[in-house]
Amino acid sequence: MSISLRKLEIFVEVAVSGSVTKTAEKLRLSQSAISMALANLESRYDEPLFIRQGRKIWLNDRGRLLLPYAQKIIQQSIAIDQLLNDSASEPVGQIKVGASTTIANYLLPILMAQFSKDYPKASFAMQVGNSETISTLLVQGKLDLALIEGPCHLSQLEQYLWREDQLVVIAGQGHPWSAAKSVKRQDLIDADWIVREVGSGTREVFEQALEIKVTDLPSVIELGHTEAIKKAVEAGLGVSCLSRLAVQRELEHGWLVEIATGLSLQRPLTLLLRKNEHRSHLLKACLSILQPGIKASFGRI
Amino acid sequence: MSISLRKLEIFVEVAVSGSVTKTAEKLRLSQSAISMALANLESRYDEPLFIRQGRKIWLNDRGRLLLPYAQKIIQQSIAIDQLLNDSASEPVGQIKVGASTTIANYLLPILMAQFSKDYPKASFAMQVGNSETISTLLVQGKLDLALIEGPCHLSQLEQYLWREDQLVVIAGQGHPWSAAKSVKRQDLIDADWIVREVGSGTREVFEQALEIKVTDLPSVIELGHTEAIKKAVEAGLGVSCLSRLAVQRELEHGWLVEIATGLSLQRPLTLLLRKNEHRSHLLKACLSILQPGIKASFGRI
DNA sequence: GTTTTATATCAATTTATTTGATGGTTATTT
DNA sequence: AAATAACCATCAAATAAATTGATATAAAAC
Repeated sequence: MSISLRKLEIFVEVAVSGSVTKTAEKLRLSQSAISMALANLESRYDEPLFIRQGRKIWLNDRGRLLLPYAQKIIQQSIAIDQLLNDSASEPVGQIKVGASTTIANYLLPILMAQFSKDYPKASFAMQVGNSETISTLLVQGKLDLALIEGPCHLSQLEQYLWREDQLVVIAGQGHPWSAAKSVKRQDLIDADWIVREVGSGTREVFEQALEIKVTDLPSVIELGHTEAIKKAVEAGLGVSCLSRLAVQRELEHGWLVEIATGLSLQRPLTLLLRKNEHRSHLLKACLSILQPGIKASFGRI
Repeated sequence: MSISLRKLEIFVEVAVSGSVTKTAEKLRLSQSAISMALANLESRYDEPLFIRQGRKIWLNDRGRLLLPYAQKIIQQSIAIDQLLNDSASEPVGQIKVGASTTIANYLLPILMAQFSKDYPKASFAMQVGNSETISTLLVQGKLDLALIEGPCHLSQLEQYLWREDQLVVIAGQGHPWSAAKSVKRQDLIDADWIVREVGSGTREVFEQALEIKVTDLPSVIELGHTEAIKKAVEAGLGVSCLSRLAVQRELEHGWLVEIATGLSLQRPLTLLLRKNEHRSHLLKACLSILQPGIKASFGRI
């Protein structure tokens, strides 16, 4: 048997009060329980911690040495107790959220701010990656929650339609299309395209809608970052197809122009959770912040 | 029942290893003991700390929150364990020594230095006061050890003859007595005396030897501090009677002169301990440093 | 000298911890 | 696809620890 918090608590109380009987009353134990706890503590470490003179009791040098350490550890155990109690009924701690790039860049910042504001003891830890990486991490338990572009069909995960994302074809201010009412499919195919690299969710939706592989387009520049693509399109190097979320500001300011195409460029943003798992208060709080957009199309939250 | 170190230890080990079985092996417990300890911890605080997916187990957000606190408290409990073990077999900590002025000023500094050197984890806390104050504090348990000038007869204390102190009559370099071979009693009585205040041990011995009350001497100046008396005697303001310990250096340098009187100016320096009390390693170490001077005249150490 | 107050100790009891056996679930192998 | 192995949860039983109530003992107060 090792040292226990209970016995340290008893030790501290006797040391401070200088009385076995008072300690018994305070800790709601019998006097003999206190006496035996001290005897046990002392016998375990070979030598006494107290000096007993008749009906008085006080610390000896070893007891004096121990007291501050014992007090500290008791305080910390109280803190732990409180922490566990609090976190069972209040969102405390850090939630690990995985998100794909567009969501992480254009949707989560404002939600994270809201979360921190509503729950000051809570925070997000965001991990960015593509849909597959993120959903795998969620399955492995390295994330608590994931938000990805497009659907996911891992059997271990529950998926919910979080929001609808719309892709838009964009051109620079001076581009010929910027005045056009609508652009035909062949014109789209013949255009100078600036696109994201293979594996990007955005690229896949674009290929589906246009019913053509990007590799089959006559004129293509590939860029790894959305912001770089926007700058390139603004500079008149070509046209592109990006999430509306990514180009909202540029469209509002007129730096980029939305091109009507008649194509169906919708995709779901999916919220993922592990199946059959208990939801902590922290997770529930996080979901409540995301809530406005969550629809039960794929499942119930 | 409250949280226990054992269960926190189990929690930490499972959290770190990610395995109930491995924890059971490491802590030499059965697998079910671990499983039940976790279940107990979780049920006490209403909500889980772990996520269980089939045969895997890992922390949820609450568990992640708890882990660092639990680790810290476990570390500290190990430190306490070590402290208690160490202090049972090795001098660790602070010993409270009470001493009267002369001893505190002229004998203890060098012994304290020796003590700190021999036992790096140990130290003295010195409290200075007159013999009565010091012996009372020792009885009350506010000191571990006392060194006083003269004997003590409190029944609760054991006393040992620590050293012999000799008082010497001193005069300044130019004083008429400084050349004399010996001074007679009447000359002593008629001299200009500089003495310590009432209650000083030094003064009492002086009165006994001379068989006269200081108040009956014709010319007396009272000074509260030994060092002040030495300066006054050096300056030729009168003669005094002080512990040889206090004037050793001045006599060696010839700044003060020892006057032969034929009086018996001896007194014991007494070491006091509480009776029938367990002696810790620290106290024994302290006694061993003081040892060279301790004689068993009054009792055995 | 008697009473009161306080601590230690003992055996008995209550409460916690631990085990061994068992069953269920998931991953791996055949 | 079935068999096997690895892992965790749960139950009842056993062990170990904490706690009590009674009693002894000693010092302080009266």
